This record gives sequence, C-alpha cells and structure tokens, in this order.
Amino acid sequence: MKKIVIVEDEPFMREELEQIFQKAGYSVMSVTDFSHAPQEIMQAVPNLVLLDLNLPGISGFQICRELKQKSTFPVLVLTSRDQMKDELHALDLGADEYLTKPCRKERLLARVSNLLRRYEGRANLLEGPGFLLDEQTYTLYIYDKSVILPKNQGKLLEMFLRHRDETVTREMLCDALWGTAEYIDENALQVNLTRLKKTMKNLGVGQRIEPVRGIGYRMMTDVEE
Amino acid sequence: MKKIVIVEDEPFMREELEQIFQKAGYSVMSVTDFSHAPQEIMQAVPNLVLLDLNLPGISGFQICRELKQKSTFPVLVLTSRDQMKDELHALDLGADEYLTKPCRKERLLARVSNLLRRYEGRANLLEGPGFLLDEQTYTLYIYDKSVILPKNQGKLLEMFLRHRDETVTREMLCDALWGTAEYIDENALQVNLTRLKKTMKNLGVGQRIEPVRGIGYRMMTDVEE
DNA sequence: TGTTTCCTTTCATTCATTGTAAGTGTTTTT
DNA sequence: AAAAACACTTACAATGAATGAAAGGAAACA
Repeated sequence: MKKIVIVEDEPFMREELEQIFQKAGYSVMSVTDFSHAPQEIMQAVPNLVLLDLNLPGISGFQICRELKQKSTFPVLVLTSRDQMKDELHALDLGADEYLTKPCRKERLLARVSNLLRRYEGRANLLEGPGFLLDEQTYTLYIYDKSVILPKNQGKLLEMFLRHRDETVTREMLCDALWGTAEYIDENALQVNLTRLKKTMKNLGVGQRIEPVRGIGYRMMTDVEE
Repeated sequence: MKKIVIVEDEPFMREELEQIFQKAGYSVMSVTDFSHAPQEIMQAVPNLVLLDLNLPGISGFQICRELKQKSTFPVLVLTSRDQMKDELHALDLGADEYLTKPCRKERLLARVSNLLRRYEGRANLLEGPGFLLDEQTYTLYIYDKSVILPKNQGKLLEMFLRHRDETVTREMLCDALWGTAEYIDENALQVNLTRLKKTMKNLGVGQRIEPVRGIGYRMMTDVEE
C-alpha cells in the first residue's frame, strides 16, 4: 500500500485530504509539527509527500528544498495562492507537481497516482551536485551517461551524499564499508577514497572531497565563484 | 542545447510555440506529417516532446502511447480542450505533464525546464512491461528495487525490448552478444538466455520469452486474460 | 518411437574488484 | 629548519562474480 504524508496546517483541509486518500486506498500520515517536518517525513519513509506552501512558522519552500536535498520522495505542492510566482519557485526547488486549491478530487488523485507511477522504478536515487546515485546498485547517472561504481566507491559516495557539507569521520566511513566488527587498516579506506575521486574525475564530475585533518572528510556541494 | 519536438497542427499556434522555445534557447523541430509522428519523433531524438492532443487524422493519445512504449522521451501534453477527461486519459497513457491552452509563456517554459531537469540523468532507460532497463549499465529497475544485470543478460533483454512482440533470430542475438566476428557455440546463447529468465523470475518479473522453433525467440509484452 | 530441437546443470577459466604493503608528498609542530 | 604526524599514490597478489564449454535431460515434432 502506498503511503502518503500530508503537510497542511488548516485542520479542516487536512482532514478532508486524509479522507480522500484513505478512501482511495492509500496509507496516510499527517505532519503537524512543522519545525521538524523534513526529519519527521524522512522517518516516515512515504511514497509521496503532499505539501502545503503557506505554513505557520516555516516556509513550505524551505521544507521542499530540504526534502529534495536529502531524500528522493516525490513532492506534490498544494497551495491556495494562485500565483505564478509560487509555482515557478516551487518547481525550481525541485517539486514534482503543483496544484492550486481548490481542486477537484479526481484531479488530485490523478496527479498523485501519475506521480507515483513516474517514480516507480526510479526510487532510491540520491541527488548529488550534477549527478544521481542509485543507492542499491551504485549506478551513477551523469546527464545521459551512466556508470556502475564498484561497491566500495558507491558506499563512500553514498555516505558523503547523506552528509552533504558535514564532516564524516573516518570511523563512520569504515563502518559503512566493512561494518564495525572487523577493523581493516585505515589505509584501505584511503585507497578506496582515492579510487572514488579518480572515477569521478574521469567522468567529469568536479566534486570536492576535502580532508579534515585527524578526523575524516567532508564533501562540499555548494558551487563557488 | 536541448532539443524539443513540437506536434501541433494549428499553424499559428505552432509558430508561436516555435518562437517561444527558440527564444528561450532550445533547438526546435516540428512534426507536420502526423501519420508517422512516432517514427519521425524517434528519428529526431529530442530531449522532450510537446504534444497537442487533437490532431487531424490521428489521435494524440495514440502517439503518446506509442512514444512511451518505444522510447523514453518526456512528453508534455498540450491541449485546448479543458476537459478533465482528457487529462486523466493522457496521464494514464504515461504523459509526464499536462497543460491546457491558453497558457502563459512562463508557465510553459517552467514546466518544460522542470521536466527536462527531472529527466536528466535518467536518459537511456528502456521501458519494459513492469520494469525499466538502463541501456548502458544494464541496471534493471523494478518498482523500487534495482539490480545490475550481468552484461550478457542485459544485452539479451535489451534486444528483446527493442523488438517487442517480434521474433528475434538467434543470429541477431549472437551478434548482439559477441559481434558477428567470432562464432561461439549457439549453446552459449542458450545458457545466457536461461540465466536471464531465471534472474527475471527471481525478481518477480513475469516476462514471456517464447522459443520460435528453428528461428529464435520472441518476447511477448501484451498482458493476457 | 525415433529424431530433432531446446533446456538445464556443472565446471574450469577469465577478469574486475579489493586489501595489503611500501613508498612519496604534504602539512603541522617544535 | 628539522622532525613528526598525517595524507596520498602506486603496484601487486588474492578473491569472487561472470562467462563459455561440455554433457546429459526434457520437450516438440514426425
């Protein structure tokens, strides 16, 4: 059963949405604490996120961006403001669909099922700066090219993508590669990292993985200049 | 430069669309012979297809379905009829976006660039019954799972997808696997085919690859019952 | 029933991936 | 400026998945 998370502050509207999707055979969950919405949503692991734009306290745009940065769920933005600006903005932030309230039930359901269908078979694609990474197979997508990364390189890249702009300790990386049990030479990690960098370079992806002396590494994803 | 193919019968509208996209920096091509639209479009190898629904002679729906069956271009359906029925139908046929005319230039451009962005990095995905296949890496996507096929199995599946419901001779398959040069035992082909079937079965994909006695094989993609 | 065609299983070979080891380069620290 | 600590690179042998060969079994056709 497909699971939908609803982010909507207005109680009446929220309840109506919940009912519509429950009747249509979806599993529904609502987020009410908007300050930690992205975290809550990611914990819930939905198949789709229905996001209202004008929320109290936090901007829906902000949530959308964070979701799209750190996860791969399809996001359908729903708002009562019928302004072109909103739509452009939302689409720019990576929203997958946009609908304005009020909106017919059928239209909403059709959009949702279409979105779900589109995302079928492309789940688990992590987004990086200029590329996509399949979490399961470590297939790397760059524009219209695709390459399979060796498992270790894939695991490393995955770790960096899940902690973009944060420092990742060597321990965490070793853990991700071999599990905490056996402790391989830390040099092995080094070698695999070198290999990842080389691979990415050959593919023309200008990632920046910088050492953090004594601790680990950090991948910078912001574009400079 | 991104290439857009426009399928629109009304000359005035067509010209306007062409101008809009040319000004926005796209490469534009129009299809005017609608009876062979799918073929022409596939030959042009665009990044996106803009498809009007009510065309003379042939139904836009038909074109949409055929395109989605045999190619992987994103399709944005554009129509003057503002009927819910149309939208539902188009989305069911796999269209990726839907807009009604008249429509503001900005909205159209935003949708197009959003669609293109979504399709970046997922080019070269061949669509099969219930799964997708990356032509380059032979990564197989089935719902939210993904698996890497061994090269030989991937090549075989690719051949079948490119000739859905047609008979593929053993020679063609051997050619695809090893090139016409060296002739390996035809048994090797057999073995690889068996492996492919087994792999698909384990993944829960109910494909039907049937032998054509003395000639080769055929993959049936239509659902029966 | 006999023959052709198609399918399955097993096994040795091949090739990409990986950890190890040894050596080089770079940054701190004193 | 030297030493120490840390980071990086390269080459190589071991591992393991993918592959073709071979031989025996099952199914279709006459």
